[in-house]
Amino acid sequence: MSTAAGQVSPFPTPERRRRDRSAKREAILDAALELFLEQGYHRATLNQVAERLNITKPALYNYFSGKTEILFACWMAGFEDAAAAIARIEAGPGDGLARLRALIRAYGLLMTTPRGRCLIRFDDRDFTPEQRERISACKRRVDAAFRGWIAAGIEDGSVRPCDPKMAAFALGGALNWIGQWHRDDGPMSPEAVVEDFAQTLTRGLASD
Amino acid sequence: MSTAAGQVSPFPTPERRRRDRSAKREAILDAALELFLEQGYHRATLNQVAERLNITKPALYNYFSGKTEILFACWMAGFEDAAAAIARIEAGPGDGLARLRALIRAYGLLMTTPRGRCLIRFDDRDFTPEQRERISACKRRVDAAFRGWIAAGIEDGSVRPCDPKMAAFALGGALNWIGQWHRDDGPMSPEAVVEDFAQTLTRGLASD
DNA sequence: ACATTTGGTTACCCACGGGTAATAAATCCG
DNA sequence: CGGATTTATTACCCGTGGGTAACCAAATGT
Repeated sequence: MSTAAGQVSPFPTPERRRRDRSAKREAILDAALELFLEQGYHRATLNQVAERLNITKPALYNYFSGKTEILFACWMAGFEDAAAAIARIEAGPGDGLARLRALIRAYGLLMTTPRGRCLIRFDDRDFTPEQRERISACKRRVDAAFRGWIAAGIEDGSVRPCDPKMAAFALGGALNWIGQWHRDDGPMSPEAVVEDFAQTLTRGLASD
Repeated sequence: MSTAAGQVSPFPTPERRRRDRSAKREAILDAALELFLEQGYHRATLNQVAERLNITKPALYNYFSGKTEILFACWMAGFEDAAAAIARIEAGPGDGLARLRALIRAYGLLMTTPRGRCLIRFDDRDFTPEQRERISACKRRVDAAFRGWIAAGIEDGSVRPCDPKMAAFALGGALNWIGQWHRDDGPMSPEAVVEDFAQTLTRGLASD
């Protein structure tokens, strides 16, 4: 409601112009993200991205410098979600194991979303060296969360003593893999999957 | 030693001719496999493959009908190793859990080898529909081994009751992921990795 | 009113790489 | 020896797709 009678003025304020532009950037990102996941980065073309938005390829270059920058922005969108989840758990209550389970649930859920899938379905070698460096740093932060809460759990007695590094690899692998096999139209709801995983991965398979 | 004095005759028998040809096919496969893993299928070119063998691109077409057929042969090479490991465990002794642990070790080790990595580093969408169909069948066989021994373990009491399908996903994910992060020149020997995984995945992380 | 900026279009360039003749050399076989 | 087959080479074709140049219309702002 920027004017009387609830009508939006056809003369946008500079503020709204900026928001329009950033909304368009987001739209490009969303379209590219879906396409990259559906077809794979190399098979997906910028023409296809543009087509989905009813524009033409060169128009994309008003918002991004090239294909790899779009790819990078997609990856970063996924990382933002991951970082937010980690921060939320960090701020919340619970011992090491409780936080670890929360992370399993949150990260597992993320892997059933398009943005989350970007984190693992893209090939590192498609990024520029600079982008790869930034991505590595982000991955280290996620890995540090896993290892940190495993170590904290060992410390406070809620987690069985083990090598946090290896345990994080096992955990991360199982969770990342969700992004490879889970289909939204499949029989398992994301919630059911992560609930099962949180149990299986922390309780183990042996009956003891 | 095909002739006297341990010398190999420069006039190969028809038998040896066949073996020579198949050895060349193998050599192409090995070179392609390494390259596809190093650079990724799309970045790797047939010229590069040929270059590594000191031949030229068209020579490859004497042994393969095209790039995707080479890719498919690489994948199948990896599957043969997996199938052999499964058959070995199947024929051996042990209850459900013991066999499951053996499979974890064998499949985990496979993921540290080039041939094994082919199973998970290649993108399904790079294959033809016919190839995809055959690959799906092979994947189902591997999956059936995981699920089958988990179910057998539940049956005989060695494995905690759970959904075998989900447990196999978790297990498979953790193991497949090894192929993404393990480096031969890294600090962890393949044996140490799989030993740790066999423990962590069956005992779980919680201290109980 | 008028120069400028913004955001879009059409038309084009060109490097790349899979795949294909046409051909030459070596080998097999009768 | 001499024709057929195998295996490799050089030279080429051509579809594809990222990226760019030139241009145009509308909104901006002084």
